[in-house]
Amino acid sequence: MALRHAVLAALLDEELSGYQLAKAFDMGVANFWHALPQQLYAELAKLEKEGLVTGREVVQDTRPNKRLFQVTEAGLAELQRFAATANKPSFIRDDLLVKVQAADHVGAGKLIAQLTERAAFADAKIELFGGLLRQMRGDRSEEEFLRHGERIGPYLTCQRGLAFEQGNRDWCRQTAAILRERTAHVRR
Amino acid sequence: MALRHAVLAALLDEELSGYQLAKAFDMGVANFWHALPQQLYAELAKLEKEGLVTGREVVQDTRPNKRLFQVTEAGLAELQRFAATANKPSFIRDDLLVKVQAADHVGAGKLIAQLTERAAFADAKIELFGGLLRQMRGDRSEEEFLRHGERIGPYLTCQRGLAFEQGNRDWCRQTAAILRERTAHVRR
DNA sequence: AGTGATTAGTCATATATTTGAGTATCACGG
DNA sequence: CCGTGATACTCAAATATATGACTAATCACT
Repeated sequence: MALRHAVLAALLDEELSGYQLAKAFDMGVANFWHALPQQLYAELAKLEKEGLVTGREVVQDTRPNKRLFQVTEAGLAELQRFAATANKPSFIRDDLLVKVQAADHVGAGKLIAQLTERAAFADAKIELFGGLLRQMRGDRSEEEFLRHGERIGPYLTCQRGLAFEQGNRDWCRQTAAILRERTAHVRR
Repeated sequence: MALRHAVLAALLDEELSGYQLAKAFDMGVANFWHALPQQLYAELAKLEKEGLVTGREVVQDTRPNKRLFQVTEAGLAELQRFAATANKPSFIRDDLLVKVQAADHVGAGKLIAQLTERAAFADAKIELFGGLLRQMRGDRSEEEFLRHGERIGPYLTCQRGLAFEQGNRDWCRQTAAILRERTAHVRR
């Protein structure tokens, strides 16, 4: 039940609408938490009812109006309380890994294609995250920024996301290569 | 809805009881899928009803009796069908990353402690996975094994688990170090 | 002789998440 | 001037996952 805390954490640095939040959860924030738009709207409504965030209507001429949310003091307090609680072990859920677990029984062709596709996807994320990191640290070096920057939280989690995707890409490529080699060998 | 497929994949190489499966999901298999015992028992019951696995009672003198499950041909077919479907992007859910995202607002002490704890946990998993990999490849070299071994699926996913935990450990250590340095600096 | 851990599960309930279908406005390309 | 896609949401229902409480035997110890 940490979706609420993920939302609070995402709203710490900027005021966002549900829609923007959904976009963020589909990119950067999704590094560490995954959720669909519907969930986010529902969670924001609950958080507002509980006074952990406040929304304000922003009237737009050219676009539908939106509601921007920001974390209240109570919200920050809740996040601080959460930060002090024991954490559950992180977990991954990945279709592709399930398939590779069954690799010896399921035909390598489709698997190789999926591994290749995933590697390409990981590459795209690596570039995206690289860009985000550069943007966050500006003209400072990484070390400089991490030592003296004001908001390093998002930077640190983005670093983890980057490393994760690099690991993903490397493993996908290597695994695909191994499967290719084996099928080539078997065919003869 | 890939829990069923994770269960099938886990049962491919050995006949297991629900209890053993739960253990496996708490260790190796949990690399790529996470589930509680209750879920596994429920899923096994459903899979049996649908004819994707068959269970057989094993009477034990010294322990309570158990039911061992194995994948049927229909189960294997279902897994093969699944292996050919598009995969959803993998996702992580991690309390600790949420907390680090909020690092600039929540007090570093607790965070550093949790990062250190997580790094130690990752270390334990690294050792465990290293041992599992050695066991699986026996006296063969890794390259030899991956080229000519019979069942490499579990080996490949375990490799991914190992790399993930190494990344986890490194990031936790580095992040903890950065937070420590910053608090030391601020205190002055 | 009693306590706690391990094996081997079951049941009920609550919460979280996903699936699917809608609503409405505006911008842009052809 | 029509379709496509983006912005900005909402609602209902189905499914998956998590929480908590149980049973019951055996082992390893103190």
